[in-house]
Amino acid sequence: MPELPEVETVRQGLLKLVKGSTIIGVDVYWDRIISGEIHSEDFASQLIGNRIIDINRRGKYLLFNFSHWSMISHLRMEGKYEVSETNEPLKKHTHIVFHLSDGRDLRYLDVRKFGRMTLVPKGEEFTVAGLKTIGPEPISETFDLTFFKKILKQKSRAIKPLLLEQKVVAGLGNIYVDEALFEAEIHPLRPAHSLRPKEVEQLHQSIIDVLRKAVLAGGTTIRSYKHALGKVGNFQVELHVYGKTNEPCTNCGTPIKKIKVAQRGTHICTNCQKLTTKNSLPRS
DNA sequence: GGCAGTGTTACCTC
DNA sequence: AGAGGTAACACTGC
Repeated sequence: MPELPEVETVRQGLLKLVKGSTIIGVDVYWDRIISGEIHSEDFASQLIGNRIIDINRRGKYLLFNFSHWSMISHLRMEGKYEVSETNEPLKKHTHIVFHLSDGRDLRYLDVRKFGRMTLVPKGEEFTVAGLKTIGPEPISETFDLTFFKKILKQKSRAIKPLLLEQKVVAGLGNIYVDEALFEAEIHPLRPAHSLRPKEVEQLHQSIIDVLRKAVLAGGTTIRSYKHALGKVGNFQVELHVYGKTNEPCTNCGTPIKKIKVAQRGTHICTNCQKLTTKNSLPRS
């Protein structure tokens, strides 16, 4: 569930449900979800008595602002939160349960157990690996075009894996990077420094547009899960290439092709997104 | 049975 | 040191 728009949708949903609630107990069923220095028993005992003051987001990371601690939470591939009455039986794949003082639970579920939570003292959020080197927020004015141009100019790496690194810009994953590259008509294997200034500008704008629209739509629902928080997105109806293998390109009608780029399934229109054209050869 | 999958990072090698 | 590629994490669904 987890690129920027989905995480933002979860954040907004969670905030409505649990802002101001106090944690009275924590059950950890799969300890490896908890990373960092503060672990299982400490993780639970330190959180008891903490109020959920606010929930923020940076890229694909959720930042829980508790009374005395911050918790960094990354959903990775399939992490989900849900809020249930404490007496409701636990669903399969429930790994962490935060008991709230009002008789409800905040529960974390994760089929693949890839997600991670890290408890850090307030103010130390950005010492967590992943947040230390994270790039600018694409849907705010911190995503500066001049900076974007400068970084791309000095990277020979293919543009898609570069954008997936989270360092040039935060929040893009496999779905939205394919969509943004399609919208900008750029082949995912183009070396970053081979992009013309016009193309970089277009890509910058496409990243912003795609993510903003997806946030407004509440994210993308790929596989239908029983309603866990945030799984109500509708952006899938606006996708152009992701998951559209063999369907006609909405721009030119050419069937969308699926290729492999940096081990990730990658969807392109071979007509609209050329790898080598006269316009895209590296400058001499 | 086999493989792909909304993500990150540890562990190589150059 | 920095860059880039690959495997690993763990499980489900097609």
